[in-house]
Amino acid sequence: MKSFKRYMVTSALPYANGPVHIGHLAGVYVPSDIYVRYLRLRGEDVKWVCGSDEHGVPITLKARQEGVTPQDIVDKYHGIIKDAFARLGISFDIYSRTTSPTHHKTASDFFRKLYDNGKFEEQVTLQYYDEEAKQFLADRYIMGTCPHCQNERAYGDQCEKCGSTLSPNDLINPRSTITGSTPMKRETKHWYLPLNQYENFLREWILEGHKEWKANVYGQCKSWLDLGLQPRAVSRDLDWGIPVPVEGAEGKVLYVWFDAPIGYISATKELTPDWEKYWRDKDTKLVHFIGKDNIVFHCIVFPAMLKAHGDYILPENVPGNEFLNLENDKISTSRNWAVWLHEYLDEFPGKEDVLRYVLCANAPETKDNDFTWKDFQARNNNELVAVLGNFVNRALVLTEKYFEGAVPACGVLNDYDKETLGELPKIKAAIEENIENYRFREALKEAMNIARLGNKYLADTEPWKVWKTDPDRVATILNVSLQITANVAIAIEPFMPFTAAKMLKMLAAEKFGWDAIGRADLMAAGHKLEKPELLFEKIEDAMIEAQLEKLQRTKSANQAKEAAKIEPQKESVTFDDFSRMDIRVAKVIAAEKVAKTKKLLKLTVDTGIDKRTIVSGIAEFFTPEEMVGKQVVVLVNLQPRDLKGIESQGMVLMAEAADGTLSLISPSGPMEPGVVIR
RNA sequence: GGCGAGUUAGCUCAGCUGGUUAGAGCGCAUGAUUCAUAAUCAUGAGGUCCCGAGUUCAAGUCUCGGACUCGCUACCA
Repeated sequence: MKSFKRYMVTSALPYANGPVHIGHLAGVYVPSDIYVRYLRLRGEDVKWVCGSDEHGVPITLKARQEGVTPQDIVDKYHGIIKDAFARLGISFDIYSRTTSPTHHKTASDFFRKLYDNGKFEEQVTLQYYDEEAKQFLADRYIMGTCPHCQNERAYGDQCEKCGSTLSPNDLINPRSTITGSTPMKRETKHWYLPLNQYENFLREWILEGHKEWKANVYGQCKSWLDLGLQPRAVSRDLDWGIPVPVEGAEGKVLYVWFDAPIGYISATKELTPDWEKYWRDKDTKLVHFIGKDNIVFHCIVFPAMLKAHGDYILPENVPGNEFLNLENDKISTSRNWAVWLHEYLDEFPGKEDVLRYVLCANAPETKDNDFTWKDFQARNNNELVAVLGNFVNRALVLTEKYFEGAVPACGVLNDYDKETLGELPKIKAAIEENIENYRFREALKEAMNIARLGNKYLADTEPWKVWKTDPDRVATILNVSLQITANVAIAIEPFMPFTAAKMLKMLAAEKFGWDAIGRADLMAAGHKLEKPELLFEKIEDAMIEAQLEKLQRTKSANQAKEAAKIEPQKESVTFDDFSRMDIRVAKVIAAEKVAKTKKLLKLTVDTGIDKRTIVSGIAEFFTPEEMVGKQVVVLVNLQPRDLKGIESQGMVLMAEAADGTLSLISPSGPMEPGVVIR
């Protein structure tokens, strides 16, 4: 295995349009903090950077909604995020932001170098332009009717109702979200990074060279590479972002995913004049911590950018975690279904490490995981309080009781003492092995095993009984117990820095290095300890219930919002308009699933007029078998349309609930096919 | 539909290149103990390793087929 002289660690840049929640923490920031704290304890040369990602369309839209500038939005969330991270002890060497001047220059230069070296393809395309607002309408600046589900409020990049990915050209009746006017098409020039040209390089580098990457990351990369890569636009028509540094590119900025990862480099520049060493020397180990939503950018796009540039090293590993759910439901910023870090810190003062512990112990390392408040309580009460807190308290209280709080002298160690102390180096090695392979959950369990070992040692040696007959033996037992306590303090530091600090204070000790783990001479005889205090306290049911009620209120509020979301009445039509629709009763005489689709059924229906084929997107709710013989209502004079190569001659009418559930419309009594509906 | 990841004790998860009675933590039961935040320690119960077929002396582990969950992608008149 290759050895490295230094480490460059990055954590995904949080997007500055909302605060950070437990999902972000469990997936990215807690694991990377553990990793970096561990490396620092080992005395490694490591830099860890992060910052707010502050460009992109969603931020400009949020600003518009709230009637403030984009800068106001990013200032607000950058502040909240940065502060909350600091309070949780997330120990970035620098938490920067992509609106910083250094970043603008770095990203701009990066683009320019690729541009000068002919690494981009230029393409002129027709795009919607709002003449009133005098700007092009990208992504969420344009809205219209979704071609799939008829939702009239679909965006240029996505329809939030049916979830389909769209391009502005797909929208029916497009309109500007700025002025509401109907946009015109206009030519615009953009630059594309031809990812297809990097396919072989990426295939070799990842699929051959990095088989050790986590299964989910490796598999996702393979999937993307097998699908084939397309050139990706690196610029946008927008006035918020980093201007494209090319003549004639006024009004264009770098696309947010292009500038964001360069933010890692910019942040490092702000951190140290030595930044090049960390990004250009092949003896540096570059590690990107991310969530699974970011795999493609960090494993495909960014490496292609770095490769295109040529002066940079590539990541050695990209530990990407899966997602954390909350109480059996997806975490969602827009639905407010989350535990927000800044709120947690206010509501659970002094319990930073409890959250860190629970999120690490339950981190979604190999698959999506669920955070529940009941589990949070159980882990605090049964593990932190009962195992860790209790052991430390026992050792310190016994020392206080028998030796006035001074470390007693160690006498002759018996076999059991030696055996117990002999476990420490083994545990140390296990923690190291796990952390270095990004298995933080397992590493944490190992660290906790030191406290378990201590509890067992006390139970087996029973100093409180021995005291009456052999105080010297008790001195040795407590000396050993205090050595174990000191070992715990070091081993848990990466995971629970606040608790580790409290322990060192109680031990009246300075910080030890990682390699002190395993030593039995950390606490010298006669050394005076501070008064013991409890490391953790029980979390009562009331606190948990309060959180569950809070979530319940969110749920109710969401339901109310959902219920209020009855689609408004459309603009009125004349009877004439209506009578142009030819709607009839028809009978399904045959039905089959359309191959290679999930939703499509090919129906043959008897309309009374004729027998015809209709393709309908109902396969998720109806099987072909149950459709046959059903009476349905069909719009028969709808223009035919090709779907997956089959001509669909009409449309079967369905009632569609807010969640997309479909229900068949049919006459309440038997009717002959062809009967007219009006 | 295609692709990726996952499916192992009540819960959360380990099980590397196939090899003795499938493991851990929590929960549960019983016992011990009282220094400790009724905490701890020991012992135990609890598993058709998603289902089916195959390869093999031997399969949780490999192959094929299928189910379900999550994600990407196509698709939704």
